[in-house]
Amino acid sequence: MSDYKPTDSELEILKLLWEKSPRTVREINNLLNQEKKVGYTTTLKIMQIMYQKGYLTRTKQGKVHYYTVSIEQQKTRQDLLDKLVKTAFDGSSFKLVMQALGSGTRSKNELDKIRQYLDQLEGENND
Amino acid sequence: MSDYKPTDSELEILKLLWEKSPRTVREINNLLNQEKKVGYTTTLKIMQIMYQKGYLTRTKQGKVHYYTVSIEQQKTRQDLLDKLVKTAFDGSSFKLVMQALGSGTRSKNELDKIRQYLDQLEGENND
DNA sequence: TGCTAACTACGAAATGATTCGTATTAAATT
DNA sequence: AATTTAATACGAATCATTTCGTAGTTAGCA
Repeated sequence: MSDYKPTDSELEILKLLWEKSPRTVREINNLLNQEKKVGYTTTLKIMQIMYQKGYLTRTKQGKVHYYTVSIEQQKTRQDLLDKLVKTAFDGSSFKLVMQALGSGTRSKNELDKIRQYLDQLEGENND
Repeated sequence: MSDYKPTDSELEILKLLWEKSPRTVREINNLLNQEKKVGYTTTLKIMQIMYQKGYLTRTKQGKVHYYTVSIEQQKTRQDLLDKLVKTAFDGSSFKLVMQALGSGTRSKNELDKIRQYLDQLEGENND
């Protein structure tokens, strides 16, 4: 299975399509423009490239293309994480987790959920 | 304080300089070549750019430049993490932590260290 | 002193991402 | 049916990164 390394622009679009697919270029472009000014043909071009890369599928209805995201969010996130671990954390996802935990305030609720998850993991593996 | 977003090539060099500074271009290039073939002037150019960006400082001794890393590993890692959280994890570092925990096997030792850290964090904040 | 080896500086080519203008095509309206 | 509207396709400009060749400079040695 290949590794997905979408660019920042692509990630913005993926995010919207993971929320809801399919969508047209027009819809995506309108949503993007709530954040910042982006030309329609810019969005079109990027989505065409994403289609070429296999990140999106599309179906034609009338003259409009409806785009659907075809890569999983989970897998994409994992690929991006793996890359960061490899390039910036000496290949140690433990180091990454510790650093991520250290930044910002975290609610008791979140901390508890992490603890629960750790317990669950401990049940599964054994080193 | 500005955000550091070193490229992949820059990160490879930073990694070596965080291990030990200062070093010469020649030294870095030799180390890089243990992994893959890289031309000397390629390494030189990248280190010159990193110098321009303020990632490195240098002092001249004879005709040789000795380069020292001038950005903190901790801060750089945090910037890269923050960017990933923002672009791919809906701005939630909690989501990132959970995903990172889920991948790969983790030793009991690591899990315990994470638990300890969580306890420590809980002592500090209160939501 | 003059030659050689090694280093730096600089420019330019190649690649990928981003942006957008223009041409074309298809649907909808008059 | 002709015109207008809105979509797609395509090519080109710009920008950053990566790569490397070449020219120039400096230090050390014969």
